[in-house]
Amino acid sequence: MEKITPTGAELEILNILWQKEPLTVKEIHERICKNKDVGYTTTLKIMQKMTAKGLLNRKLNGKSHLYFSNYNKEETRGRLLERFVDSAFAGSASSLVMQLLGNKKTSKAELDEIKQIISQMENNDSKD
Amino acid sequence: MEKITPTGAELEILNILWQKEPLTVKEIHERICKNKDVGYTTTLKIMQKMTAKGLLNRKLNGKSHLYFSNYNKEETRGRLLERFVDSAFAGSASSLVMQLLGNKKTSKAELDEIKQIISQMENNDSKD
DNA sequence: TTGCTATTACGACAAATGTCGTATATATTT
DNA sequence: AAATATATACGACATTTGTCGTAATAGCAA
Repeated sequence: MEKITPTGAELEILNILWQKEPLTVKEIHERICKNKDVGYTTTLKIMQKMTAKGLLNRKLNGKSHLYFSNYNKEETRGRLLERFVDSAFAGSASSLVMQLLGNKKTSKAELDEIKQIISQMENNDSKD
Repeated sequence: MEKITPTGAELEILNILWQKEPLTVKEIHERICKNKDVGYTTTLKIMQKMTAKGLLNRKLNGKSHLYFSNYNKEETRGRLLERFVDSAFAGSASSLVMQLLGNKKTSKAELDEIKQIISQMENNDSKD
């Protein structure tokens, strides 16, 4: 089967597309430029490679292309998370959550939201 | 400041050391070999590079070296997690937890443990 | 028609990563 | 002493990643 493990730069593009699709290279590049200084052809090239790998699809639209992500957010994030838990947390998802809850960098708002998610799961227990 | 963002192969070694320190290259290599087929000099080389980068320390012990991790588990994992949340989850820690709880690959035991951690936090609320 | 602009295509390159072979040094055994 | 075993040191190499320059193409403007 496949890898579907996008790199950092690829993820940056995917996160933009998952928010609003489809977009042109130009539109994505403009978004990326707000955060860092990088050339247009760099963004273009990465997107071309992503298309070649099957991470993106594209459709001709006038003189430019419209790009779509080929895998959905949940599926992709799920794979990445699995891999990350294995490599950084020796496979322990609970360690990861503990780290997250104890992490100074995680905002109080995020913490509250996380707690709320868990509370909701507590009630609605349909897992076996 | 520094990076302290170990790669996959480096993390594999760190996870072993965080469990029991110090260890020789040989001991670490034996542990790694249980999972994958890799040459001794590969492990050695990675550990040498890690020492050069400051990820590990070492001490001569007879004819071999004893290696120690230079950064503790929590600090290192915290940094990695932060970076991962940003790149893979667009900065949303709560999205990550949701993904984790909904992930088929997360075992029931892990889920229960996570819920328990959260419950304990609920009571013992000393944050702000 | 000629030239400017917007886009894509393509090749090149440096740095990082993981891989290993071979050389070297030191100690142990015969 | 010579051979063997155990470690480290070091250089080389393929692959991946991110970066960009330059060329080609096509449409619009002068």
